[in-house]
Amino acid sequence: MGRGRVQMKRIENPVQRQVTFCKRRAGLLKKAKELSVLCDAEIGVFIFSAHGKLYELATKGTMQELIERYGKYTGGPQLPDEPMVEPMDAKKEIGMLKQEIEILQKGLR
Amino acid sequence: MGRGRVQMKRIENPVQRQVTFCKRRAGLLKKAKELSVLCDAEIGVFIFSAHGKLYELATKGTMQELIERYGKYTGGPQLPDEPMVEPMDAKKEIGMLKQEIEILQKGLR
DNA sequence: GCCTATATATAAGA
DNA sequence: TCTTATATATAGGC
Repeated sequence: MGRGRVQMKRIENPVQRQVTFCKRRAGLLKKAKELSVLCDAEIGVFIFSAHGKLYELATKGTMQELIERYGKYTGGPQLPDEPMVEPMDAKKEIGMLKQEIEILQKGLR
Repeated sequence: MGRGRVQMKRIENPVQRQVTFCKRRAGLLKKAKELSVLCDAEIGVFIFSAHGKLYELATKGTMQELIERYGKYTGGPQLPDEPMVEPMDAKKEIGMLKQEIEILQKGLR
């Protein structure tokens, strides 16, 4: 968008990169908020700039809460210092999942 | 954008809401990737649809790693340099395998 | 999902 | 930063 096209690769000019970073970061967060409101979704976004600064957005509650929900969804606590349970069962589950993947892949052929 | 303007509030029509959700979700993730590449940033995004389904993007490494970095940044040395152990990796792998299975299942339809 | 017509985002420039 | 010309995103309609 704008006066010229843009190559999808790291912008080398530091000044231009910083300007673009600010603009697009604002745009991204705005879009995230919009999606959240329009479609009743919960969204978490965090951005680490190249220099390590953090920018974040949680459309509902706090980022911590969203991260916890994320952890529950994917299958394990992340930030909490919760000790994990039963490594054995985990390995067993991995084996079964891999098997299922193989079956599915065969189905695709 | 588009043929008409849009009110910044929850879209009531379920069908339209679903369509918009798909379109804008894709747009948001694309923008996140672009920002990441252009400005050399690390970005994590996760979206829970109203129905609880998770969509995510981690522009570098895994979401887990980004979340860990997030935790270190915000919570300080919460779980200091706790070397991540077996069980966590297992959980991570399970999450990834499940994701792959979903993708394969979609391919079968 | 694939098409336009429009609304937005944003690259250059000052 | 603010402005302006263009590139993109996407609402509404098949």
